[in-house]
Amino acid sequence: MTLRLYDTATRSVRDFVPMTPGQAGIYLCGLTVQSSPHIGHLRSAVNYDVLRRWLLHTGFEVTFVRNVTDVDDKILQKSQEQKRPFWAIAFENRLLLDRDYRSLNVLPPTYEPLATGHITEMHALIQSLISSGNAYAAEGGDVYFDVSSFPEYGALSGQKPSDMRSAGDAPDRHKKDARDFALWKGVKETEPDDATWPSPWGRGRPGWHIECSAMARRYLGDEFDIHGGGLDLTFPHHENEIAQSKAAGLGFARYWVHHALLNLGESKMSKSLGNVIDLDSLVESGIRPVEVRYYLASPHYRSRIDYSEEALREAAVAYRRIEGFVQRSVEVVGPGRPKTVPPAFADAMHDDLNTSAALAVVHDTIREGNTALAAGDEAGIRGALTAVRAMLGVLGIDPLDPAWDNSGENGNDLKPVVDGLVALALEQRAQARARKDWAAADSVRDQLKNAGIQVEDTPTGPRWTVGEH
RNA sequence: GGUGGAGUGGCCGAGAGGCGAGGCAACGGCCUGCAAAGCCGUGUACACGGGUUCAAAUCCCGUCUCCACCUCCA
Repeated sequence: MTLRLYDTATRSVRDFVPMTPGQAGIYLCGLTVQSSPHIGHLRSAVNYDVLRRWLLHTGFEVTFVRNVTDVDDKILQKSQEQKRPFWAIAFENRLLLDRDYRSLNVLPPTYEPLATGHITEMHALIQSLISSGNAYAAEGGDVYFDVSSFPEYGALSGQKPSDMRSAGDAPDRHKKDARDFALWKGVKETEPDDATWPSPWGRGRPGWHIECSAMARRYLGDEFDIHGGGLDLTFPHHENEIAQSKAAGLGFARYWVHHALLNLGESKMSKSLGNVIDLDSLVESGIRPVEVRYYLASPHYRSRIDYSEEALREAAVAYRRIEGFVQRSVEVVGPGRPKTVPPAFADAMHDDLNTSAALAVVHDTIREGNTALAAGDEAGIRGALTAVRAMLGVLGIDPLDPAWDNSGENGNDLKPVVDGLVALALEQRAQARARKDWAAADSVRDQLKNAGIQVEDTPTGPRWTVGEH
């Protein structure tokens, strides 16, 4: 069985057949770093990270390119408001984005190209589009793509140019047609000079769409396997990318993967609407990043998530069940070496990355593992544990992954101290229990609980954990 | 107006013609000094109205509600 992916361009689930066997090239539209990321953006990262990990797990070599748009209208606007260079704002937000990616155990991309670093490549592409008659330089230093020159325009999104609403805000431009889009934007008097680059058409800066065509080509070649991005980018961004690249004679993307958005309240989480929740605020409310990742990865990537705190808390509880099994098993048989994933899990993942069904397999396996645990069946425990860890690894939520290890964050590691203190308390409780002084025993347990330590009795003696409840 | 998509039990969330995914919550049981954790059991859910079929949450027709895109947006 092979991976099947829903391809927006054909509106169907298709077998994933890579251009080169065993290799996959993926281009993902990353962020415009105009402000810090919210969990909707992070969902995107997590979804494609799961795709990537699944490809890796099934033996692919993956080249994963995720761009950063580091110059655009909004960044320039902030630059003026804050009286700081645009790149200061872009870089600051890139660092925040990077930190959140790391917190959520999103693998770093193979390459992370910046728009401002690829002006030359964009110029080459624009030049060739002008030569082929698909683009034209207009008054004011702008260069536009001539939509009428590309008959397939609208194919990806199912739009007909004739049925589209006319673009509202472009009377100031010198386009031939309202649907034409900018490849290059000539500098305006109101814009800072340090956000412009020289070009054959005068100083200016790139239009939004051209960067992705230029950078995908640079790092993945004229044709590549998968292009991903949010549903909201289908039109016009991806449509325009296709027009530019194909008109220039490039094969471009063979599969178009779009993930659904995360809504808060009645509409999608969005910087412009201001209905935004970020990772920091969730962590402050007591949800760990790994639990956020579980929450973001459990629904299918093409299903909308209606954010709710209740659902998030539920996800956290569900994850703790998983984590509890892993911890208890490791205490008995050690961490093991995760290798293969159960067939049912593979089937689910191959079926357009059905993470929900895949997670059902995780939970089923955990139930078997817990039964083995209760029976002291070490072979059974080991089998379940390695299978569970292999599956969690694909989803990027293995509790034993060092990525989740944040013990070093607070400087001193107090673990040995806590170990000693808890051992002392548990010894007192054990003595109380031995003389059947249940009140005293329970008092010790209650006090530990108030201090954030949960005590559980097991056939092999008490075990304790910190911080969970 | 155009284009795509969604409405599933108390909640989250898969599935897409026929054996009730999975999780959370609830209830009962086992285990436990009591808990916790775990295990076993308990649910007759698929927006509404028609239709097709031996059989429909799943197909068809109609209706309602919601979301996204057509403007910067993951």
